[in-house]
Amino acid sequence: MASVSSQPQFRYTQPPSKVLHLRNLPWECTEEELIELGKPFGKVVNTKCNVGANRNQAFIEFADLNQAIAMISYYASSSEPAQDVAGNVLLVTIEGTDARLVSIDVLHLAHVKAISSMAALCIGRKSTCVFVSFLLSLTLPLSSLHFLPHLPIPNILMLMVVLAFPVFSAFGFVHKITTFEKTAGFQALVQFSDTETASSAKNALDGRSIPRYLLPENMGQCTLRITYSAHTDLSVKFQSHRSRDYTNPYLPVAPSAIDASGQNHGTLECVPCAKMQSEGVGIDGKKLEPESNVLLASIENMQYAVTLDVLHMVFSAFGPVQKIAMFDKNGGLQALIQYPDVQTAVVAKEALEGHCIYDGGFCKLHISYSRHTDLSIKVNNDRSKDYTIPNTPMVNPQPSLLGQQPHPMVGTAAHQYNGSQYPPTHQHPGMHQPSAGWGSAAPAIPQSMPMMNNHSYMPAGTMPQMGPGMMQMPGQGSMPPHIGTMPPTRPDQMQ
DNA sequence: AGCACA
Repeated sequence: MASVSSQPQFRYTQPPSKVLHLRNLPWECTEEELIELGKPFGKVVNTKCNVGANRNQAFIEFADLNQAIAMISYYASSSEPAQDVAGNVLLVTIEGTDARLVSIDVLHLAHVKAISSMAALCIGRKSTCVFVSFLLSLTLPLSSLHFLPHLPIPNILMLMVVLAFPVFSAFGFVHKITTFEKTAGFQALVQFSDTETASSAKNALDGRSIPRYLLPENMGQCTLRITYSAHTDLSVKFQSHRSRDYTNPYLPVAPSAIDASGQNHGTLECVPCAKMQSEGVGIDGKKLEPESNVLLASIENMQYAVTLDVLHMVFSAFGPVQKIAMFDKNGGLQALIQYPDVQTAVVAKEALEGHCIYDGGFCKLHISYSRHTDLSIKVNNDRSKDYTIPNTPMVNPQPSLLGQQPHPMVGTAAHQYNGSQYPPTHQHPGMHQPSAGWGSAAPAIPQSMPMMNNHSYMPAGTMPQMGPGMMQMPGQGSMPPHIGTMPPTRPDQMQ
């Protein structure tokens, strides 16, 4: 696209310039489109279109030389066409000096595991469950499932989901993923069900940096560049560490992927099958209630037991839970959940308020800020627990919970969110600033957060017999229109 | 590959 294109001799004989020359543009290219094209890389100060005999060339002038270089290096290493013709498939590129590390290795980090597997659940919700169910029906060893969540694909999904969640429909919004490494870095093609969903994801995420708390401490900034791919339907041959087809649970699992890891990482089980619903953030995004790092959760319509572990799992999705205290009040169950910081609590509250732990309207959460800032947990039991105390056995104090779970994956997955994943919080300093990378819009707009579906925690005997494809998503019908829920992508949120 | 405008 730019004159300094894929010919190395040309690329390197030409001195860098703030002004880029573009050729082979669409005929009706406008200045506005040129600006859009250049905007992800910096400030476009001038454009000129309809250049050349064919009137299909143009100039883009950036405010800064580095911005021009950024655009050149991006497109020079991309096989994708530059023109942004909207489609249902996005090309996601992770930029940055350490971009490559974002792929597999990052996913082995403990604090990413939980989130990435969670995101996999969020995104694949229906299809992931189908997939897992299918694997179980084949009685594959559980170890074959362990590779799934810490693969790069869920990580990409995670990135896609953190900000863009509200705009995704509840089911099947990500159909397929392929990942690959190019000179541009780690890239993924992400296929959505339709162009609208893809556009929403793109708008929400393009130009954003991966939150610092999702990256290793020593890692440089990683920025997502998202363009539309010309693909409309990806061809995925295997479920593997490189590719997923969430629409086809019958696709064979690549043997290489099964052997990818022997570690007991999280699983793709449907534990916190997520659902996001936009919460009552005012126009100004502020709440009247004074914020606190301790949340007060009351549970309405408690048809099923809500245990300490269930609460811990639900609330750990947003950051390390330090303490939980459960008590009865007015005939209902309430709980105080303590995070290390206010931000995490805010995020959790926004995401969870008004949502049900179980599908079907059961165990609806009402969350407010507590006046407490530090809970005093006298003794660890089945109603209260201090997760920050070292040497406290982090084993599940309620094995009965696992016993009632309808399928064995839950037990494994539960460990993902158990205290062992979040030892004393100072070991996860990054988790304390969930908005560090994405900007303020990041976690503030989740429409709902990981919830447990009926598969996970409903007592087997009482659990309605639901096929994975029949999962109820209460509230889905009341979701606002996709575009309307989009957070504005403001330049100050980009990094 | 090509290159306008000030």
